[in-house]
Amino acid sequence: MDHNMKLANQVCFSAYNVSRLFAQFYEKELKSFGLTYSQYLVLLSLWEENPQTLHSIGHKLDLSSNTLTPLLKRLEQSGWVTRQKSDQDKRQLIVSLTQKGKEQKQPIYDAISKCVSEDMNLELYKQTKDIMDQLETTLRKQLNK
Amino acid sequence: MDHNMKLANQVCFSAYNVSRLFAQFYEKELKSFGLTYSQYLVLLSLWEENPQTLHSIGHKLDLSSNTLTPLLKRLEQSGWVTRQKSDQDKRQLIVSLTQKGKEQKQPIYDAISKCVSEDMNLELYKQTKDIMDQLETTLRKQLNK
DNA sequence: ATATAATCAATCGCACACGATAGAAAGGAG
DNA sequence: CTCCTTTCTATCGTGTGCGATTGATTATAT
Repeated sequence: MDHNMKLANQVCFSAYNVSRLFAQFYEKELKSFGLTYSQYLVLLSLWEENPQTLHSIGHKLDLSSNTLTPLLKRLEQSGWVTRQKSDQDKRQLIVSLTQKGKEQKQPIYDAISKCVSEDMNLELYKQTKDIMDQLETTLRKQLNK
Repeated sequence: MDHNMKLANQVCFSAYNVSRLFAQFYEKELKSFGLTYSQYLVLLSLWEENPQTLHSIGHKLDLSSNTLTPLLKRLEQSGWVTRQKSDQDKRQLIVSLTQKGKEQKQPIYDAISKCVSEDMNLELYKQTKDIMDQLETTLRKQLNK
């Protein structure tokens, strides 16, 4: 096998594994709040800016309505957000945090923070973030060709 | 927000993005063979060792029968592998490459290799692999506590 | 003003992931 | 031999991801 391809396969497989492991790690803590990792990502985004349109959230998370619509409906169903069409532009969906969505921010932060900081290798994480951001940029360029 | 937690969130999100981008990148090439990225992983494993039990494949890819059983059935349906119960141990499922599964190895390698090597940053990939392997080890330790 | 294009969310179909459970088969203890 | 445990695959239910399409709404060009 071509040497470069072998390396690419390995890196891709590593990313696949790390991503799944992270999700499992987070969901372990999120379970008690009845949240999945993806739902947590949406809340993270809303805790920074509330309200937001589906489009805006999707832009930040690189997800489209085919994924977000059912996800947001579940978040609405379980009382974290409300969904309503915009008056200015009836195409857009406005997603807002409910009282519960706002109140639970700190408890969730505490829960995640506790288990994350426990034995996190700070230097490793910093390096990982730098390198993965580079890789992400590279991949996006290649996909848009 | 706790500084460590913010970093952990970012790294986790990066991993999530890189993993999805890689899968999209690969599936772009695999589409013409009618394969998904996960199915390609199974074939990669079988091209190194054929035949294998479901258990063995699952051990290497960190997947269980809940994911692999339907996936392997699809691979069987599309003529890549055969599935048969072992005679020695009727609990085990033996997965073997078909003629097609063996023959298509090189064409698939060529297709992937071509698009991977095109503008791959070798040094970046090496660094990424090293750092992600470390992270994978760390995460597995934490999950098994 | 109207036809056309662009922009949204929603829907559909398919294929994972994965926690949980079920059920068959093999191994082991007494 | 017989119970009990372990080891397998299969199944079920839920929740993503994502390519593709639909339909409503808005913007644009003429």
